[in-house]
Order: sequence, then C-alpha cells, then structure tokens
Amino acid sequence: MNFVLQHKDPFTKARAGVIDTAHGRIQTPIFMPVGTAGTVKGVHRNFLLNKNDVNADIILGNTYHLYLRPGLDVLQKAGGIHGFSNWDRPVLTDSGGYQVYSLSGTRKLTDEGVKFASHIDGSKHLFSPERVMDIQRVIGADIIMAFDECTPYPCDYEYAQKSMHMTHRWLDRCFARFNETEPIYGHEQALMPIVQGSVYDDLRKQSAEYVLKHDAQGYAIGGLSVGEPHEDMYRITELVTDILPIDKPRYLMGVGTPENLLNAIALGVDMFDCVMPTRNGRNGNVFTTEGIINIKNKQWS
RNA sequence: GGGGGUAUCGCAUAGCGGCAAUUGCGGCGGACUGUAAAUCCGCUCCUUCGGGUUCAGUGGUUCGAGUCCACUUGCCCCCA
Repeated sequence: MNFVLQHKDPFTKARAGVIDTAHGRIQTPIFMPVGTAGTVKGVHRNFLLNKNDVNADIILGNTYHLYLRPGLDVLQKAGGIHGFSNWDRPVLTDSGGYQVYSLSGTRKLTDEGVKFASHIDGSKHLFSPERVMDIQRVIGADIIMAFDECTPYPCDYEYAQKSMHMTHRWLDRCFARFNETEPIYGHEQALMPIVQGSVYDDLRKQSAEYVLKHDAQGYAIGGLSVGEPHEDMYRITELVTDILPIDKPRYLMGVGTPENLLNAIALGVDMFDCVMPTRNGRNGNVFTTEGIINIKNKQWS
C-alpha cells in the first residue's frame, strides 16, 4: 500500500491524496461503507459499484463477524474476503476492537486478549493480538487493523490510561505476529495501528507518539464517536493529526455524521467509516441539505 | 329449504363470569457514529385526568356480561 499526498488546503488542515493497494486506488478523503459480514447491508452491489452512484473505492469488513460466520474455512476456500464477497476493490477489516466495546456484556478482557461469547451461539472464542492477525491474514483484506480496546465513554482517567497501555502492548504483539507471517493470497496487506487514550489530551499525545514507533502505512484514531461531546472529538482529532506524519493517511474510526466528516477532514483526516448511512438508511433516515428526513413517515411517500 | 359455525379498538388475533380488554401488523413520533440493529423505545377509543363510553344489534340471567341465554342482522361451512 502506498499513499501520495497530492494537495493541502491552504485555509484548513484538509488534504487530498491517493492510496494505492493491490486491489485498486482509493482517493482520499474517503468514506468507507461498512460491510461487517462481507456485504454492505441494504445497499445493492451495483449501487455500490456504479460510477454514478456510491462508487465505493473501498469497503469495510469485520474480523469478529467474519470469523464467526462464515468462518475461516469458508473464507480461505473462497480465496479470502475478495473471493467470498465477489468484490475486487480494496477492503479494510476492523480487528474486533470495537466489539470489545460494543459487546462488553458478553466478553472477558485480560492482557492476554479478549474471550468473547459468540452473539450467535454463545460459544467461547479467544481473540489475542496474535490470533487477530492470523484471522486477518485468512480474511485477506488490503488494510487490516491492530487489535485494540475501544474504550467507552465516559471513561475515567485511570482506566483510559491502563487500557491505552494494554492497547500499546497489543500493538507490539500485532506487529510482531504480522511481521513473522505472510499474506495468504499473494497480495500485500497493510497493518494500521490505532491511537487510543479516550478524551485525555496527555494520553492521546502519548499514544500518538507511541504508535509512531511502528513504521506503518497509515495511522488510525480510535475510541472516539462513542458518545463524547463533539468538541472533545474534534479537539482530540486535531491533537492527534498534528502529531501523526504528514505523508501517511489518517483514519478516524467510526465517524460519522456528514457534519462530523467535513469538520474532521478540515482537521486533517483522510479516511472514515461509519454504520450511520447504512443503518440509518435501513431505518428510513435520509440526510439532506434540509436536514434529516424519515422516509418511512407517510408525508414523504 | 335443512343443519352447523362465527361476529372484539384500521386489519389480524387473545379472551371461557371481575376487562378499557392480549398479541402481531399497520399508523404516528423518536433513537441510531470502527453494526448482537431491515433493530430498539414511546404513543395509537374519548377525556377538563375526576372520569366517560366500548367487544354486530336488542332484550334477558347475574352483585357483576366481550364472556352465559333468547331473538335479530351480517358473514362462513356442510347437506339438499
């Protein structure tokens, strides 16, 4: 994977660039539709591909969900996520770090990793940083994410700090495993670290500096858009993008609303993903220049 | 013509003597930020919040009837 920064906005920190992957080119800033289990819910494939429609340069998949269903055997036989989903453009897989947060009721967190009780059948599965790297090798996305803990909000300082250090140790283990393994399907995979530290400036600074010790091809900001005030989200985003290298893409995970996207782009973010358009779309919401409308309400039909 | 069944709040259903009355759908409103979400949460007879008026209609039994009885009406089934 290779990133070329093409333009910088003279008035804000916004940038435009190009990411090249084995499965094609991604123009940044980019919004990546979320296709958790290998398909973007509620959006027809043609609509996703057509030049005049979404024309998605890249979509997301999720390690936890794909691992549980269809499972690694099926994925490997299909030639990875690209074969399984019949999608030949780039794919990024989230590591399951978000599920550490969203499935907090059915998992056990230790330094070794996370023991999940499957939301499908209750079966137990240990996700360690090493295991998550191995799984993402089998899934075969072009960009894979480090295993982290997405901290909740609110999150007290002590917990945020402890969690951040654990995420850092996990990051080192992710890179160690990543570096001692090879892609399975012959195309390059890039591993992205994730900055944590909740809404605490000093932790975020520390985390942003820590992840840089790994020479990655892009850096992500996680643990935001989990219910914190927007001003916290923007302040932390700017604090982190100011530390991250100029010549590497920055990925703000889980963001967001149209307004969030524009503001974060102005703060120097290049990549985004969010379930909001697909989930809200399935629930009848449409974002318009006049505001949000609910097309399930009769007045719009 | 003879016999049997049935009627509940837009639709579909529950109800077997203490009921403003179950559930689903529909309708209306809201929520949703690295997807346990085509999900979830309200409201859905009227009300001046005290209460009022309801289960096809009319009458009856009963302290009390959507529930039991009689008749009327509508629909459904079977036999001619």
